[in-house]
Amino acid sequence: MKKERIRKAFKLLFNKFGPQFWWPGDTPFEIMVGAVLTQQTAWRNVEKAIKNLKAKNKLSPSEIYRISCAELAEIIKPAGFYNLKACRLKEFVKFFVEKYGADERKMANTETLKLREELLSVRGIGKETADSILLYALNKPIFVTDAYTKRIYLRLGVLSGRETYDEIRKLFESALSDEEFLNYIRDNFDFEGDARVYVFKEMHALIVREGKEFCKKKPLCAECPLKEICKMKGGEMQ
DNA sequence: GACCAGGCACATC
DNA sequence: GATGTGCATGGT
Repeated sequence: MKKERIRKAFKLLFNKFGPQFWWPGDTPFEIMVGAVLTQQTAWRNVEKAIKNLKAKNKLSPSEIYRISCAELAEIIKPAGFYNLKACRLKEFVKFFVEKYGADERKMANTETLKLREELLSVRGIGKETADSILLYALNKPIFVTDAYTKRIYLRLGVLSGRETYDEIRKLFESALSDEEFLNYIRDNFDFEGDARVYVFKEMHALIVREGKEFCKKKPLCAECPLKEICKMKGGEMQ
């Protein structure tokens, strides 16, 4: 029942907003950098930081590995928390360079949950950042959960508020891995590769999009594409 | 000027 | 386990 609502939400959101083509970024490495920089930060500020990195030819594993936290902090200043994030970024790049030779293909060949544990052991890489890297930079079938996911699905009666991050992640992964649903996706959507990866990417992006523009007010506004789900048993509008 | 944004680590109870 | 706090810029 919960899972059916999650699948229904995907269809409603996709119909409303269309494909989001996430993650913005030219290369897997840029996506990884963006994942760290966007922690608790609006994307437009991250864009400025990435633009600065590009302008100074510092957007590469070898450059970030080499320069100091202080120098890096100056460049990424617009992203906020810059002293913290400069060190976090260097910690991640150190891991990426020393463990995988800065080769994302080698990284992607590692078993997904093993790689997830490795990422989580890096200081400054938490669950959402690790999962963003896995899904969007490495095309691994991991669903990214965030504050919007909790906020929205709490109101829709899908979540109780007591679930842990990983419980929510697994619930969405399971709901969106339904074979009948994936066949529907394969038949009606234009994409390449693993259908789960495609759906996980779009679903998270749609949740963020929807969270930004709708359902911030109480009660749910009339244009909310999810109000139909809300009326199902358990939602706040029932 | 307050409030928030695509978190995370750490302290404290 | 739950809850509180620091980290900081830039847009509404």
